[in-house]
Amino acid sequence: MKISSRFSVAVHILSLLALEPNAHHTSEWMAGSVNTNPVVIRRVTSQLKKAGLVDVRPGTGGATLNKPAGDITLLDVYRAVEAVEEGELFGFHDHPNPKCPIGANIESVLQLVMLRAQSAMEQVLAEMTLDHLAVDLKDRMEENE
Amino acid sequence: MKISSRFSVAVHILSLLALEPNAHHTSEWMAGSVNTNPVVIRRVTSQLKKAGLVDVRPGTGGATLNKPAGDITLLDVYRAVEAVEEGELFGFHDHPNPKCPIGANIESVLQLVMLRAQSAMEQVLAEMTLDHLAVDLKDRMEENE
DNA sequence: CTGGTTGTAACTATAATGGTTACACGAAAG
DNA sequence: CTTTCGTGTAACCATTATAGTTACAACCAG
Repeated sequence: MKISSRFSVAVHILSLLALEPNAHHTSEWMAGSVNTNPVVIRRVTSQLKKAGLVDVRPGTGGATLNKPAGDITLLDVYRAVEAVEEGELFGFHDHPNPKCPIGANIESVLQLVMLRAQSAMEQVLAEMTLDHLAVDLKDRMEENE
Repeated sequence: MKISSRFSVAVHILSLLALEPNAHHTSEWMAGSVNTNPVVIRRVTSQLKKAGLVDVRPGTGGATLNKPAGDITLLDVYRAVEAVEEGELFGFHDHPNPKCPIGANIESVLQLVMLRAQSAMEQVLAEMTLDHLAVDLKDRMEENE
Protein backbone atom coordinates (compact mmCIF):
# COMPACT_ATOMS: atom_id res chain seq x y z
CA MET A 1 0.00 0.00 0.00
CA LYS A 2 1.33 3.36 -0.99
CA ILE A 3 0.84 6.91 0.18
CA SER A 4 -1.49 8.56 -2.31
CA SER A 5 0.00 10.29 -5.31
CA ARG A 6 -2.04 13.33 -4.28
CA PHE A 7 1.09 14.24 -2.37
CA SER A 8 3.36 14.15 -5.39
CA VAL A 9 0.75 15.97 -7.45
CA ALA A 10 0.53 18.67 -4.79
CA VAL A 11 4.29 19.11 -4.73
CA HIS A 12 4.30 19.27 -8.52
CA ILE A 13 1.64 21.98 -8.47
CA LEU A 14 3.45 24.04 -5.87
CA SER A 15 6.68 23.74 -7.84
CA LEU A 16 4.92 25.14 -10.86
CA LEU A 17 3.66 28.08 -8.82
CA ALA A 18 7.09 28.67 -7.32
CA LEU A 19 9.15 28.39 -10.49
CA GLU A 20 6.87 29.79 -13.15
CA PRO A 21 5.46 32.87 -11.47
CA ASN A 22 4.48 34.52 -14.74
CA ALA A 23 2.29 31.81 -16.21
CA HIS A 24 -1.48 31.73 -15.93
CA HIS A 25 -1.86 28.72 -13.65
CA THR A 26 -5.23 27.37 -14.58
CA SER A 27 -6.13 23.82 -13.64
CA GLU A 28 -6.01 22.90 -17.31
CA TRP A 29 -2.54 24.31 -17.78
CA MET A 30 -1.24 22.54 -14.70
CA ALA A 31 -2.96 19.33 -15.70
CA GLY A 32 -0.87 19.47 -18.84
CA SER A 33 2.36 19.39 -16.86
CA VAL A 34 1.20 16.85 -14.30
CA ASN A 35 -0.47 14.82 -17.02
CA THR A 36 -3.84 14.25 -15.48
CA ASN A 37 -7.36 15.58 -15.55
CA PRO A 38 -7.98 19.22 -14.58
CA VAL A 39 -10.47 18.13 -11.94
CA VAL A 40 -7.76 16.18 -10.18
CA ILE A 41 -5.72 19.36 -10.06
CA ARG A 42 -8.62 21.39 -8.74
CA ARG A 43 -9.28 18.85 -6.03
CA VAL A 44 -5.71 18.97 -4.81
CA THR A 45 -5.48 22.73 -5.21
CA SER A 46 -8.63 23.06 -3.18
CA GLN A 47 -7.00 21.16 -0.32
CA LEU A 48 -3.88 23.31 -0.55
CA LYS A 49 -6.10 26.35 -0.38
CA LYS A 50 -7.90 25.10 2.72
CA ALA A 51 -4.50 24.65 4.32
CA GLY A 52 -3.62 28.24 3.48
CA LEU A 53 -0.76 27.33 1.19
CA VAL A 54 -2.13 28.81 -2.01
CA ASP A 55 -4.52 31.43 -3.17
CA VAL A 56 -6.91 30.51 -5.95
CA ARG A 57 -8.96 32.92 -7.99
CA PRO A 58 -12.36 31.59 -9.00
CA GLY A 59 -13.85 33.20 -12.06
CA THR A 60 -10.76 34.59 -13.63
CA GLY A 61 -8.66 31.58 -12.85
CA GLY A 62 -5.15 30.93 -11.68
CA ALA A 63 -3.38 30.20 -8.43
CA THR A 64 -0.40 31.58 -6.57
CA LEU A 65 1.57 30.72 -3.47
CA ASN A 66 0.12 32.23 -0.35
CA LYS A 67 3.40 32.35 1.56
CA PRO A 68 7.10 32.37 0.75
CA ALA A 69 8.38 29.09 -0.67
CA GLY A 70 10.82 28.94 2.22
CA ASP A 71 7.93 28.82 4.67
CA ILE A 72 6.21 25.82 3.10
CA THR A 73 7.55 22.45 4.18
CA LEU A 74 6.77 19.18 2.48
CA LEU A 75 5.16 18.13 5.75
CA ASP A 76 2.71 20.99 5.38
CA VAL A 77 1.88 19.69 1.93
CA TYR A 78 1.64 16.12 3.15
CA ARG A 79 -0.81 17.15 5.84
CA ALA A 80 -2.74 19.41 3.49
CA VAL A 81 -3.60 16.64 1.07
CA GLU A 82 -4.34 14.19 3.88
CA ALA A 83 -2.22 11.55 2.23
CA VAL A 84 -2.35 9.99 5.68
CA GLU A 85 -4.44 10.97 8.67
CA GLU A 86 -2.55 12.57 11.51
CA GLY A 87 -0.68 9.94 13.48
CA GLU A 88 -2.15 7.11 11.46
CA LEU A 89 0.48 5.90 9.05
CA PHE A 90 0.31 2.38 10.42
CA GLY A 91 -2.91 0.45 10.56
CA PHE A 92 -3.58 -1.64 13.64
CA HIS A 93 -5.85 -4.65 13.84
CA ASP A 94 -9.06 -4.09 15.77
CA HIS A 95 -9.67 -5.18 19.34
CA PRO A 96 -7.03 -7.73 20.21
CA ASN A 97 -8.35 -10.05 22.92
CA PRO A 98 -8.10 -8.23 26.28
CA LYS A 99 -8.22 -11.56 28.14
CA CYS A 100 -4.90 -12.59 26.64
CA PRO A 101 -2.03 -10.82 28.40
CA ILE A 102 -0.37 -10.18 25.07
CA GLY A 103 -3.56 -9.15 23.31
CA ALA A 104 -4.22 -6.74 26.15
CA ASN A 105 -0.86 -4.99 25.89
CA ILE A 106 0.43 -5.34 22.36
CA GLU A 107 -1.34 -2.28 21.08
CA SER A 108 0.10 0.31 23.42
CA VAL A 109 3.60 -1.13 23.08
CA LEU A 110 3.56 -1.39 19.33
CA GLN A 111 1.88 1.96 18.80
CA LEU A 112 4.85 3.59 20.47
CA VAL A 113 7.22 2.13 17.92
CA MET A 114 4.92 2.94 15.06
CA LEU A 115 4.68 6.51 16.23
CA ARG A 116 8.45 6.81 16.42
CA ALA A 117 8.79 5.42 12.92
CA GLN A 118 6.18 7.74 11.55
CA SER A 119 7.70 10.76 13.25
CA ALA A 120 11.11 9.96 11.82
CA MET A 121 9.58 9.95 8.37
CA GLU A 122 7.68 13.17 8.90
CA GLN A 123 10.76 14.84 10.29
CA VAL A 124 12.48 14.41 6.92
CA LEU A 125 9.52 16.04 5.21
CA ALA A 126 9.47 18.82 7.76
CA GLU A 127 13.09 19.69 7.02
CA MET A 128 12.50 20.11 3.33
CA THR A 129 10.93 23.35 2.18
CA LEU A 130 9.50 24.16 -1.20
CA ASP A 131 12.42 26.49 -1.58
CA HIS A 132 14.97 23.71 -1.17
CA LEU A 133 13.08 21.67 -3.68
CA ALA A 134 13.02 24.55 -6.14
CA VAL A 135 16.78 24.88 -5.92
CA ASP A 136 17.24 21.17 -6.60
CA LEU A 137 14.81 21.40 -9.49
CA LYS A 138 16.60 24.37 -11.03
CA ASP A 139 19.93 22.57 -10.82
CA ARG A 140 18.49 19.56 -12.53
CA MET A 141 16.75 21.68 -15.14
CA GLU A 142 19.99 23.41 -16.07
CA GLU A 143 21.81 20.09 -16.31
CA ASN A 144 19.20 18.76 -18.71
CA GLU A 145 18.83 21.68 -21.02
CA MET B 1 -4.12 5.49 3.46
CA LYS B 2 -2.60 3.28 6.07
CA ILE B 3 0.02 0.59 6.13
CA SER B 4 -1.83 -2.72 6.27
CA SER B 5 -2.68 -4.17 9.64
CA ARG B 6 -0.97 -7.34 8.44
CA PHE B 7 2.09 -5.81 9.99
CA SER B 8 0.55 -5.41 13.43
CA VAL B 9 -0.97 -8.88 13.18
CA ALA B 10 2.44 -10.32 12.30
CA VAL B 11 4.07 -8.62 15.25
CA HIS B 12 1.27 -9.88 17.48
CA ILE B 13 1.80 -13.43 16.25
CA LEU B 14 5.56 -13.29 16.77
CA SER B 15 5.05 -11.90 20.26
CA LEU B 16 2.86 -14.86 21.09
CA LEU B 17 5.55 -17.23 19.84
CA ALA B 18 8.24 -15.39 21.77
CA LEU B 19 6.44 -15.01 25.07
CA GLU B 20 4.34 -18.15 25.29
CA PRO B 21 6.79 -20.83 24.19
CA ASN B 22 4.83 -23.64 25.83
CA ALA B 23 1.48 -23.13 24.18
CA HIS B 24 0.30 -25.03 21.13
CA HIS B 25 0.25 -22.18 18.62
CA THR B 26 -2.41 -23.22 16.18
CA SER B 27 -3.93 -20.65 13.88
CA GLU B 28 -7.16 -20.94 15.79
CA TRP B 29 -5.52 -20.32 19.14
CA MET B 30 -3.65 -17.29 17.81
CA ALA B 31 -6.77 -16.01 16.11
CA GLY B 32 -8.34 -15.93 19.55
CA SER B 33 -5.71 -13.54 20.84
CA VAL B 34 -5.54 -11.39 17.71
CA ASN B 35 -9.31 -11.49 17.41
CA THR B 36 -9.67 -12.42 13.78
CA ASN B 37 -10.26 -15.38 11.53
CA PRO B 38 -7.79 -18.30 11.62
CA VAL B 39 -7.23 -17.99 7.88
CA VAL B 40 -5.98 -14.46 8.33
CA ILE B 41 -3.45 -15.82 10.80
CA ARG B 42 -2.40 -18.60 8.45
CA ARG B 43 -1.92 -16.15 5.60
CA VAL B 44 0.35 -13.94 7.66
CA THR B 45 2.14 -16.90 9.20
CA SER B 46 2.74 -18.23 5.73
CA GLN B 47 4.47 -15.00 4.77
CA LEU B 48 6.58 -15.08 7.93
CA LYS B 49 7.57 -18.61 7.06
CA LYS B 50 8.60 -17.67 3.53
CA ALA B 51 10.78 -14.99 5.06
CA GLY B 52 12.40 -17.59 7.30
CA LEU B 53 11.19 -16.02 10.51
CA VAL B 54 9.06 -18.88 11.76
CA ASP B 55 8.72 -22.60 11.40
CA VAL B 56 5.24 -24.01 10.90
CA ARG B 57 4.24 -27.64 11.25
CA PRO B 58 1.55 -28.75 8.85
CA GLY B 59 -0.51 -31.72 9.93
CA THR B 60 0.16 -31.61 13.63
CA GLY B 61 -0.08 -27.83 13.86
CA GLY B 62 1.75 -25.11 15.66
CA ALA B 63 4.46 -22.61 14.92
CA THR B 64 7.70 -21.51 16.54
CA LEU B 65 10.30 -18.84 15.99
CA ASN B 66 12.98 -19.88 13.55
CA LYS B 67 15.68 -17.63 14.99
CA PRO B 68 16.39 -15.87 18.29
CA ALA B 69 14.01 -13.03 19.08
CA GLY B 70 17.01 -10.74 19.23
CA ASP B 71 17.77 -11.46 15.59
CA ILE B 72 14.35 -10.50 14.27
CA THR B 73 13.83 -6.80 13.65
CA LEU B 74 10.50 -5.16 13.04
CA LEU B 75 11.84 -4.21 9.63
CA ASP B 76 12.21 -7.91 8.83
CA VAL B 77 8.58 -8.37 9.78
CA TYR B 78 7.49 -5.33 7.81
CA ARG B 79 9.23 -6.65 4.73
CA ALA B 80 7.96 -10.17 5.28
CA VAL B 81 4.31 -9.17 5.17
CA GLU B 82 4.88 -6.81 2.27
CA ALA B 83 2.98 -4.10 4.03
CA VAL B 84 4.71 -1.89 1.48
CA GLU B 85 6.77 -2.86 -1.53
CA GLU B 86 10.48 -2.24 -1.23
CA GLY B 87 11.23 1.41 -1.74
CA GLU B 88 7.64 2.25 -2.56
CA LEU B 89 6.10 3.87 0.46
CA PHE B 90 5.18 6.97 -1.50
CA GLY B 91 3.10 6.80 -4.62
CA PHE B 92 4.08 9.02 -7.53
CA HIS B 93 1.78 10.23 -10.29
CA ASP B 94 2.40 8.64 -13.68
CA HIS B 95 4.32 10.23 -16.51
CA PRO B 96 4.56 13.94 -15.78
CA ASN B 97 4.89 15.87 -19.02
CA PRO B 98 8.52 15.60 -20.22
CA LYS B 99 8.08 18.71 -22.35
CA CYS B 100 7.56 20.84 -19.29
CA PRO B 101 10.90 21.55 -17.57
CA ILE B 102 9.32 20.91 -14.21
CA GLY B 103 7.39 17.88 -15.32
CA ALA B 104 10.60 16.47 -16.72
CA ASN B 105 12.56 16.84 -13.50
CA ILE B 106 10.15 16.73 -10.59
CA GLU B 107 10.20 12.97 -10.29
CA SER B 108 13.90 12.43 -9.74
CA VAL B 109 14.11 15.33 -7.32
CA LEU B 110 11.09 14.38 -5.27
CA GLN B 111 11.90 10.69 -5.24
CA LEU B 112 15.13 11.50 -3.44
CA VAL B 113 13.25 13.16 -0.61
CA MET B 114 10.68 10.41 -0.49
CA LEU B 115 13.40 7.83 -0.26
CA ARG B 116 15.06 9.68 2.59
CA ALA B 117 11.76 9.89 4.44
CA GLN B 118 11.03 6.25 3.93
CA SER B 119 14.50 5.21 5.02
CA ALA B 120 14.21 7.23 8.20
CA MET B 121 11.02 5.39 9.01
CA GLU B 122 12.47 1.99 8.25
CA GLN B 123 15.53 2.75 10.29
CA VAL B 124 13.37 2.98 13.40
CA LEU B 125 11.86 -0.40 12.61
CA ALA B 126 15.31 -1.85 11.97
CA GLU B 127 16.50 -0.79 15.40
CA MET B 128 13.69 -2.55 17.20
CA THR B 129 14.00 -6.30 17.64
CA LEU B 130 11.35 -8.71 18.74
CA ASP B 131 13.36 -9.09 21.90
CA HIS B 132 13.10 -5.39 22.74
CA LEU B 133 9.41 -5.57 22.12
CA ALA B 134 9.06 -8.60 24.36
CA VAL B 135 10.75 -6.76 27.21
CA ASP B 136 8.41 -3.81 26.83
CA LEU B 137 5.46 -6.16 26.70
CA LYS B 138 6.51 -7.99 29.84
CA ASP B 139 6.91 -4.71 31.70
CA ARG B 140 3.48 -3.64 30.66
CA MET B 141 1.99 -7.03 31.50
CA GLU B 142 3.39 -6.92 35.02
CA GLU B 143 2.06 -3.40 35.53
CA ASN B 144 -1.41 -4.48 34.51
CA GLU B 145 -1.74 -7.69 36.43
C1' DC C 1 -7.08 -44.96 9.57
C1' DT C 2 -8.60 -40.90 12.04
C1' DG C 3 -8.63 -36.31 13.83
C1' DG C 4 -6.94 -32.02 14.07
C1' DT C 5 -4.06 -28.68 11.21
C1' DT C 6 -2.04 -26.20 7.58
C1' DG C 7 -2.00 -24.13 2.88
C1' DT C 8 -4.72 -22.05 -0.58
C1' DA C 9 -8.23 -20.93 -3.66
C1' DA C 10 -12.42 -18.59 -4.19
C1' DC C 11 -15.78 -15.39 -3.05
C1' DT C 12 -17.57 -11.33 -0.49
C1' DA C 13 -18.15 -6.65 1.31
C1' DT C 14 -15.91 -2.45 2.02
C1' DA C 15 -13.13 1.38 1.09
C1' DA C 16 -9.84 4.43 -1.33
C1' DT C 17 -7.97 6.08 -5.58
C1' DG C 18 -7.80 8.52 -9.83
C1' DG C 19 -10.25 9.64 -13.92
C1' DT C 20 -14.35 11.67 -16.13
C1' DT C 21 -18.67 14.31 -17.13
C1' DA C 22 -21.69 17.77 -15.72
C1' DC C 23 -23.02 22.02 -14.05
C1' DA C 24 -23.78 25.96 -10.87
C1' DC C 25 -21.26 29.97 -9.54
C1' DG C 26 -17.67 33.79 -9.91
C1' DA C 27 -15.35 37.51 -11.93
C1' DA C 28 -13.07 40.08 -15.43
C1' DA C 29 -13.33 42.08 -20.06
C1' DG C 30 -15.67 43.81 -23.77
C1' DC D 1 -24.85 43.64 -18.65
C1' DT D 2 -23.65 39.90 -21.08
C1' DT D 3 -20.17 36.89 -22.72
C1' DT D 4 -16.47 33.93 -21.66
C1' DC D 5 -13.28 31.25 -19.01
C1' DG D 6 -12.34 29.12 -14.77
C1' DT D 7 -13.26 27.27 -10.28
C1' DG D 8 -15.73 24.27 -6.92
C1' DT D 9 -18.16 20.14 -6.32
C1' DA D 10 -21.18 16.44 -6.91
C1' DA D 11 -21.84 12.16 -9.08
C1' DC D 12 -20.40 8.14 -11.21
C1' DC D 13 -17.01 4.61 -12.79
C1' DA D 14 -13.28 1.18 -13.06
C1' DT D 15 -9.59 -0.48 -10.58
C1' DT D 16 -7.31 -2.12 -6.65
C1' DA D 17 -6.30 -3.62 -1.83
C1' DT D 18 -7.98 -5.24 2.46
C1' DA D 19 -9.91 -8.36 5.71
C1' DG D 20 -13.20 -11.79 6.57
C1' DT D 21 -15.29 -16.21 5.40
C1' DT D 22 -16.20 -20.94 3.46
C1' DA D 23 -14.37 -24.87 1.47
C1' DC D 24 -11.28 -28.39 0.72
C1' DA D 25 -6.99 -30.92 -0.48
C1' DA D 26 -2.63 -32.25 1.59
C1' DC D 27 -0.28 -33.53 5.93
C1' DC D 28 1.20 -35.99 9.83
C1' DA D 29 1.06 -37.91 14.73
C1' DG D 30 -0.97 -41.31 17.46
